[in-house]
Amino acid sequence: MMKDEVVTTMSNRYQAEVGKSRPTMRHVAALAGVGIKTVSRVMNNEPGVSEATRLRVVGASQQLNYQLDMAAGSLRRSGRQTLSVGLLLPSVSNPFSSEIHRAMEDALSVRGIAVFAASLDDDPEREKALVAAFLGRRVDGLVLTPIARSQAYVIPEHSRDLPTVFIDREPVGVEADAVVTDNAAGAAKAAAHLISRGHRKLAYLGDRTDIQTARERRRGFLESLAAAGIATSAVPIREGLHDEESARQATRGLLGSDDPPTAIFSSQNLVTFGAMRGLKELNANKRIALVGFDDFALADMMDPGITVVAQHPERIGKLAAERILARIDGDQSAPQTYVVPSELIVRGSGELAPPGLPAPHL
Amino acid sequence: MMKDEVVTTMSNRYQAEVGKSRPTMRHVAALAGVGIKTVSRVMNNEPGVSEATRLRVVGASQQLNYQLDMAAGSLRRSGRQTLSVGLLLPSVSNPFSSEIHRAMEDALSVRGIAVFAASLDDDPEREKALVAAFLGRRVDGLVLTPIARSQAYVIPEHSRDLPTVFIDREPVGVEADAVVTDNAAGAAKAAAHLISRGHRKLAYLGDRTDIQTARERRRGFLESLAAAGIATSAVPIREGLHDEESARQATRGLLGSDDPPTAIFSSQNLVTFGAMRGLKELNANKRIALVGFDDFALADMMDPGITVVAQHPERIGKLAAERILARIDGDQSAPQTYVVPSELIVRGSGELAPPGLPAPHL
DNA sequence: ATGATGGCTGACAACGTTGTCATGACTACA
DNA sequence: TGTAGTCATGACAACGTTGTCAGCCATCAT
Repeated sequence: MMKDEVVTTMSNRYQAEVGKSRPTMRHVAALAGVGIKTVSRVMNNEPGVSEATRLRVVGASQQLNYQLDMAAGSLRRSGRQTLSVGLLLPSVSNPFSSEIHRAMEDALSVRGIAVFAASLDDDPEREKALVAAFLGRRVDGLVLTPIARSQAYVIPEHSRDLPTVFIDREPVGVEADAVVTDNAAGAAKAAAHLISRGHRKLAYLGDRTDIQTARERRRGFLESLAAAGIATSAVPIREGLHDEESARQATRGLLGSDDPPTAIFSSQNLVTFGAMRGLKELNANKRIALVGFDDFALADMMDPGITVVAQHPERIGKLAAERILARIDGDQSAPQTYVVPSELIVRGSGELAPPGLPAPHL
Repeated sequence: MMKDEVVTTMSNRYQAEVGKSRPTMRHVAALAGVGIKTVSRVMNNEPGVSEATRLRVVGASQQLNYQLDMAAGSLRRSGRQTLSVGLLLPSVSNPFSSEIHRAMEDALSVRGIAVFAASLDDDPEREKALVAAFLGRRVDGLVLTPIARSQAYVIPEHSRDLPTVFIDREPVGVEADAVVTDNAAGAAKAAAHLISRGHRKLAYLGDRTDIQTARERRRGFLESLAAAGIATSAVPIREGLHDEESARQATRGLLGSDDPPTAIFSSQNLVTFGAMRGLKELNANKRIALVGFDDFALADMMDPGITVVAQHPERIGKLAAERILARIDGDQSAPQTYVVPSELIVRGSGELAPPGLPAPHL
């Protein structure tokens, strides 16, 4: 009958190329002796295909190792989804970032959404270029750690209803969801903790001031001192520290000064590492109190253990993923900033007493 | 004149939708008063467009915030590239993996290639599913950390000339490029180092034996002992350790045994952490020598510093990226395995002498 | 027997882009 | 003045898929 004839002819024409170019629905349809639309229905689990036909199509597709082309599909149902989102991080190899990445992946993969991740390296130019690259790939959503002074450049996309969530830092110049740590409150918590242990001479080691979170942490730190009646004008502030080495030197500088602090607050991971090194080199690690912002692996194995204000990257990532999904699903509510509370983790370094005070008992 | 008329008419038809659906080349063409193919030429920097026209098109595209749709483009020039690769890692939040990820991103981004990264969690089912997801997105290449017993399932794709590179572990059942650490040699180096310090009673703490690298490391370790004339049958081997806690307990078990070792080799990051904890709890960290496989942050800040056999994830990532690029560019040479040498980093814990021997001087 | 119903199925257009090719305008040179 | 050559440009088809719609067949109530 007709059908068989078609199958034979077509299979000759198409099947010859097996193993060479990638098979398309046409190949599968030809091999199964059905129309291409029927293949589409089967591949997308649409109803309205008889079981017998379905089996034939499934068999043919397996035989050819056929794989649906998502790009072609999402082109046709235009305006529809590519099941991918773009994720912009300071660096994919930064532990804090990669925890966020992981949490997002977990939340998104259950919906079959893949993640494009890219590293910014604190370069505002890269920020724009990478966003453009994501847009060119027609991602369904954008999750960004902003660096540039303003994120107004995403406005056209955002107003086109491209779901956008900012993480870690709040955006400037756009109205969009954001998921952030309570930076100021966390830093304030650290300061209050040190003050409660009797410290009056605190120092601040901070990151580059063009980073919003760094400014927030400084603000929280200083406000906490002021609230305790400590003159903030005399507090040594060392900023612009962006790596271990500069933080190490700043720490040594602080301790070598006329009126050295008895406690240090370091506002970021690498800065904390540098401070730890500086203190250890001067044999001051068991004498000068230290509280760092950001938790890190093995902090409890240090001597003493390092007291930190921990962020919760996994919660930030999960929340960001939930927001993106909600927006993708059509949530039109007003943009909102979600704050993930930080947490003080006591391990020893932050409980060292200032000289002249008795050792604390926990 | 004619052209102006066209501009006006078309712009009414298309420009009305600005801010709503995404503009296409047709919109830009209409606004610029040119044909759509001319827009294509301008957007792709193809020659053969007069400067005046080019400027008009560029202006129109900026006004509309037009973004080339890569998916549509790569659909048309079928068989051509999507400028994306899939990267399968144990977990994107694992430091070793994320270093690889970062190195690959750096090498690939200069070519405009974006990276889909996904986490396997040691689940062979996920491995297949994620590869399928990448294929559905028509990635130009695949970089995989295999887990499943066999990777034969990628054969159809690989034989279709889809560039594939395996990292960290060599593939089974496929002929493809691989980039790996010299696991056995590295472990042998660690053992030899401990032996050279006078140790004869060594113990091995290893990961799950279904992981190829774990088996390689054990092999290298044991061969090194045998070469030194140490009876390997009596060496305590604790395997199947996949997290800190199990490694900690195994360490405590070893030290509590009748004939405790004087030195420990831990074959992986988390296992090293567990061993460190176990030793510290028993106050043995300055007595029992320890060499770990895999370097980690702050290893030098431990007491004593932790001697490790460091892998070089950045080199692995870079090399893998280079191989993928070469294959994408048409390299048809026979698949090859590239070995990235590991490196012993001496920090103290591996130089602790066994009891009865004088303290070493470095 | 008749018409209506409903289940399967495939032809066709369209998604946004680019390769191919034809066209028309202009230049250069005989 | 004619002819070949160059250059800029756009019409058109096609990439692989899916939404729409129409057609076919069997079933069922009248």
